[in-house]
Amino acid sequence: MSRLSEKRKAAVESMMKEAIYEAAVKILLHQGLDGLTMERVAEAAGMAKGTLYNYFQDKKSLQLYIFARVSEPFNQQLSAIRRSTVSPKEKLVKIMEVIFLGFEKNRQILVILSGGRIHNLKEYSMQLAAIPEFSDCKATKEPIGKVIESVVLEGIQAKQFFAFDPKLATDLVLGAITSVIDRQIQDNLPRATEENIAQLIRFLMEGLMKA
Amino acid sequence: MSRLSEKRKAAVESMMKEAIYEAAVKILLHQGLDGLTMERVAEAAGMAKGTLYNYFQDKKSLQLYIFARVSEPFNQQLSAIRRSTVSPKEKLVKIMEVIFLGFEKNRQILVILSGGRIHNLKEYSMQLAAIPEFSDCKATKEPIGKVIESVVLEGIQAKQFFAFDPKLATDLVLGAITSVIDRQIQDNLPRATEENIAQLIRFLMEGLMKA
Amino acid sequence: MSRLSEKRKAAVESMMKEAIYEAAVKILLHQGLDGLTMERVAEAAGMAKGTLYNYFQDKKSLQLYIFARVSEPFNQQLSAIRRSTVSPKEKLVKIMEVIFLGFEKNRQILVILSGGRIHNLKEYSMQLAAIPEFSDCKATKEPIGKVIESVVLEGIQAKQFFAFDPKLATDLVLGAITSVIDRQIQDNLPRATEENIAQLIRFLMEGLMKA
Amino acid sequence: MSRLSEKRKAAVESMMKEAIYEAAVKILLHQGLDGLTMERVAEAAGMAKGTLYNYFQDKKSLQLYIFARVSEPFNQQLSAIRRSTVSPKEKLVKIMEVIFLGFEKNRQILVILSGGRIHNLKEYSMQLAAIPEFSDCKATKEPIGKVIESVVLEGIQAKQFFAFDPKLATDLVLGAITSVIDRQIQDNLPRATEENIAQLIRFLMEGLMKA
DNA sequence: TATGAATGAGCATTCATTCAT
DNA sequence: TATGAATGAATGCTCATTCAT
Repeated sequence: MSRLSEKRKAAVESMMKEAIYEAAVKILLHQGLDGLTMERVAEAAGMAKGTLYNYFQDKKSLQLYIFARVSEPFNQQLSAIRRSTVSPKEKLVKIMEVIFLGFEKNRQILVILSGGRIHNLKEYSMQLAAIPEFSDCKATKEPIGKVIESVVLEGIQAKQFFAFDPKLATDLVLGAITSVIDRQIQDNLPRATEENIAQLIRFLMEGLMKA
Repeated sequence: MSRLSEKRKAAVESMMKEAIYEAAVKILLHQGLDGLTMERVAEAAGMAKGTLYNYFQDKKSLQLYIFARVSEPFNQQLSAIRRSTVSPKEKLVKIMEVIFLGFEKNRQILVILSGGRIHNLKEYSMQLAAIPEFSDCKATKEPIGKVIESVVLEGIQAKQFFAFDPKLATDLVLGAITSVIDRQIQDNLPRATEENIAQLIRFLMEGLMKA
Repeated sequence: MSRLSEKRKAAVESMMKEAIYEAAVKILLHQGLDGLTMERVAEAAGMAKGTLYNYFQDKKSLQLYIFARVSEPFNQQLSAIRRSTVSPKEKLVKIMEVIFLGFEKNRQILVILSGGRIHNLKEYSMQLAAIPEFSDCKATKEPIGKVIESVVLEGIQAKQFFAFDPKLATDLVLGAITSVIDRQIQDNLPRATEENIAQLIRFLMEGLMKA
Repeated sequence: MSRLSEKRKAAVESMMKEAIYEAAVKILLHQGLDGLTMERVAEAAGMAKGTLYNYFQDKKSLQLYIFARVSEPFNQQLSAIRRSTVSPKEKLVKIMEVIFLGFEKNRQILVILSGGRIHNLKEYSMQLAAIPEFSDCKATKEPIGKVIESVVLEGIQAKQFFAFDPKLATDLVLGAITSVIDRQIQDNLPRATEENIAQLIRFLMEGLMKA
């Protein structure tokens, strides 16, 4: 009995957090970080203000949760790609596909959460690492930049890539990708077309690869 | 007399706006959009809170002014490059240099002003266009993206570039550049090294150019 | 059957109220009136928040109950002393002993409950008197002050005491006693020493000055 | 000019603080510490909520200010009496007069401010001592209890008083006095009568019992 | 009867904006 | 024109109370 009811409680808690998370994300996307008031989140999630505080200690906790939720799936996938045994070039292509297919809305959310100051994302990471519940998630231990950087480094060492500064190359790759995503969100396009993705990959590859 | 005093008045107004602008930018950079309170701006500009309202109708107007001021010089330079007669490839190199050498702090400000939501920058542009005083400035009529897009288009038509979707190519170029700049601001590096710029240009060119 | 189950019910109710009362007192003593939240009381009493409301209509009722419980035993003892047949002086000494030995924690609770405003204790008394369940308890009918006052009056009429205003003398006696108790609680001393009590009695009896 | 306007400003600030102080005291007396909301203070002081914050950083600061204001005058007078050269007995009589004539409402306020937990007054003192503006006021350096204690000690050493424990004697004296005051506030009497004061002094000096 | 999630009124505090001087 | 005190709407958060299970 205790078992079952505990499971049920956990499930309910999970659903509530999910509902709150989705409401908060919708608001972040439409009204920005400033527009993210607990009042609005509550209304969008169809509950009273006070109820939010049964699931998140305070607003900061909710933001951290969003950060973790948004970061985690990519970091999981990217981490898997990093550890796979294909060539650096293939890794990079896979990484770009993953990012493209899943990163659209999520990157936007991260940028909004940071209030435009990327430095803030670092703080989120650090604060996340300080919470036991999240201290071992990928977002904390293997951020996306690190993964790309290690693949680029691998490619350079394998003489498959030009001898770029790995950090620089990482920024170029990430920057180009996310810029395209931003544009699509900005223009309200549903998502990147296959054609766009192919072009992006060719662009990055032919700029990065030795002839 | 009336003429002279009007001129003097205009000059004083100009200087006050300049002081307020600089104070606001300093605050944006150090404390973010949330930290931009009229109180702080007034103090940093060495005047009283109420005085701000003699030069800017409200906070929104101040933000719009910052947007215009930050956007304008680039748009001026980029517009000139666009109208010059060198090859598309050379135009692109020049554009990247301009962006790199002057865009560092300014891009950061724009991202902060937008609260991370690029959509907001569009709104700034539209609201700016609605103000007679600013309706004909470059930021409104020839935003940076448009300029790059036209150069890319020119390159494609001249068969110097791959047949990319021009919007896509624009995003790739801008995204890669700004990503590198973000990193430098994030890491508190003074500015991009010549070597970095060269690498970036090579990356973009060898990815973009026909063999 | 009905009788028995009613008795059992009453016993259970009594035990629950007792548990709640003890939890509430512990919290009052450690965290003050502000710290007395229903949440905390429930947790300290080992039950759910909602359960409290099966035994007390609302928070005010719980506070009233605490007031009654804390006041009652003294009032019982004091009432007995008042009705005894010893001399006024002996009555006074007994009263002081009773107060001293049992009033320490309880007075502290009353002061906390009243939020420092003695006026509030009057309100408690009045509200208590309005509740049938409590209308005939000593706290209502024979408050501590009245008892001392009557003894002082008796002493004066018997020419054993100076011709003080009885109300004034009552206040002097009570004030001196409770002040000593406050100090001991404040300094975290376990309880008054015999020596202290003897000194207090001598002080009340003979004053501060040597003959 | 600067001088004059600074003086005027200081005067206005002073008056505002005074008005707020008085409003807050009235509320403390009528509705207790819980009833002391910034909203109510603002309304009672005839100003907007936000205005309070131009004069007091936060609610805690307002409470500290009240504590300082209420404590200071007594401590000043008592300190002077302590340093005077009359006999211990005369000092004590003077002290009681001072307390009686000025301490009525003020003691009540202190008790309310402390929420019934005298320990809190200690905290006020410590926090007050940490504020440069108040660090050297008597309330911090020479609290009322210390003054009485030193006089009692002096009396005992001069063999004018019984050999009481000085701390105990202090508590007895202070307790008796404040109890009488409490009663008067409680009963809404304007202030102690001369007769009452005389009786109190006699009581403290000679005790309750006839020789 | 027991539970504890949901509710929403109430509070401290911030800040854009106004306006008397 | 410059000033800065006054304003009050808005926000994060707490907690007594209710009620479906």
